[in-house]
Amino acid sequence: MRKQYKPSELEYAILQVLWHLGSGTVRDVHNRLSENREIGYTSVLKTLQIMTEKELVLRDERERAHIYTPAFSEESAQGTIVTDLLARVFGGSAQHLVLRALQVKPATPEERAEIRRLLDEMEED
Amino acid sequence: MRKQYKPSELEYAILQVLWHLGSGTVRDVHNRLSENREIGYTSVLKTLQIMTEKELVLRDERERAHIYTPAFSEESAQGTIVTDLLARVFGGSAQHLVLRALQVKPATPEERAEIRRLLDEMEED
DNA sequence: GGTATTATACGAATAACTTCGTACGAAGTG
DNA sequence: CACTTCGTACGAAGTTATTCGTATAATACC
Repeated sequence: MRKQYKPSELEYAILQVLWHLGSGTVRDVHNRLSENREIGYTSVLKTLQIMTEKELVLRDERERAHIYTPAFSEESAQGTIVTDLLARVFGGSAQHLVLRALQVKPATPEERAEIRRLLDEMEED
Repeated sequence: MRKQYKPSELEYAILQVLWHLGSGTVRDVHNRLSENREIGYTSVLKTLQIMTEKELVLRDERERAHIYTPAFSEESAQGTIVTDLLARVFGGSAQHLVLRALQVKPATPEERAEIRRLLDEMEED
């Protein structure tokens, strides 16, 4: 994640659409967001303009309808968020976060197996 | 966590102090917060007043220095935050959150063993 | 008792986020 | 070509979070 900017909720929702699409226009993003919530076209436009200033997204202005692309990957954004959460809420302990996560949303047997596999990999290092 | 209120960052930091102390006055909280950051006494006071309105804390006014107590446990607050994070950022998948957490902050061997124990318990149900 | 200290209350300033109306130009369509 | 549609730009308003100054009352102390 570039810079120290932390996306707001709306900004993150917009980024999620762009990560899903790869890139897209204001209309693309607005169509997607409108499925789940009430939001005006110009609200999305304005927010994407601000996100461009903040360099959360890159803007290709060659066509009339500008094309927006995320400036970083979803993985890195998740990493930043989790890092912040660990520090602010869980005293830096990944274990506590993991415990809480599995508590509020129990993983399926398959997911548990996958987590075990991940732990096994970590043992090797 | 009562109501739908989501504590802001400062509110959460204040709650953490109160969870640690059990309960405390504005001065107690301010002393604690001042160790780590620059913040005025009346800023803490004002925020605690607002938190009282939101019912994030309870206020005992019997003494001149009011005594504030968290309205809910740290565990439930963590649960709320993680639930929100799962929905907003990880598509509801605890596995993905766990994976990301262990990625940004690798657990120690002891912590990994603890996580395995937790997974084992879940297998039994 | 008079002064210094310690409280709360409250208003106001600032900043970030979100929202949308309006203006206005470009492109498509009959 | 006139008209509708679609695009960006931008200003402004409403909300929330954060900050702190000032007023004022209670308490402590010399």
